[in-house]
Amino acid sequence: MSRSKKPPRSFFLKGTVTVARELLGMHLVHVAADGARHRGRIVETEAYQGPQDLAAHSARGRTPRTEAMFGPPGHAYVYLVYGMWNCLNVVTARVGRPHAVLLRALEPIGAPGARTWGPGLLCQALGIGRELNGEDLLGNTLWLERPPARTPRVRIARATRIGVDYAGDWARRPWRFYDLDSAYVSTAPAPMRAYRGRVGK
DNA sequence: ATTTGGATCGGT
DNA sequence: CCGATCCAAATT
Repeated sequence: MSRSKKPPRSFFLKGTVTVARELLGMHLVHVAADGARHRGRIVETEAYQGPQDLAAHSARGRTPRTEAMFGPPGHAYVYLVYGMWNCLNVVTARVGRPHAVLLRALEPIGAPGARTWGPGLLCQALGIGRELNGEDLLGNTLWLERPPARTPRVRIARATRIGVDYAGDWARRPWRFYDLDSAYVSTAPAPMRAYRGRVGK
């Protein structure tokens, strides 16, 4: 018997850092409004653990923008940055605890040449916009899939998060994970630590 | 009502 | 390093 490919709701409650780590290797799938299907393999993530974590949007309280981050686990939080890019997060804690994992890069699957390195390009390539803010990831529009069993182990790097210099000490937390051997990882400060591990629990 | 600056990216 | 481009949130 094969287990379902979609991780169950409980997956998103395993702890934000654990979820960030275990999302590596999973597939992200989006069925656009016009029926077009997009798919990619997750190769880079970051954990955000508000409200204490000053790098998290939710550190500044519950606002209209961050509402989804305060909502139930396993839903999308999509926001606009720098006036032109959308970024996709997965909510990873119970209602009222604003944790999320930012999906930073994918390896394209079935779309050679797709530009999916970095959170903004990832959303652009998969057709993900703010209309998906709050979307349930256990539905049939936007979801995750575990990789096939017996996927080879990959080298995983753990490092500091990108673009959060404003967060003081929190910027030094090693809450970024990426596949060391992927050509699609966005900017790469040297890993603080690397190890081999199985991906996509 | 106005200002500020951002979980980015590509080009110089 | 810089500019693009828009909007949320803070400030006046």
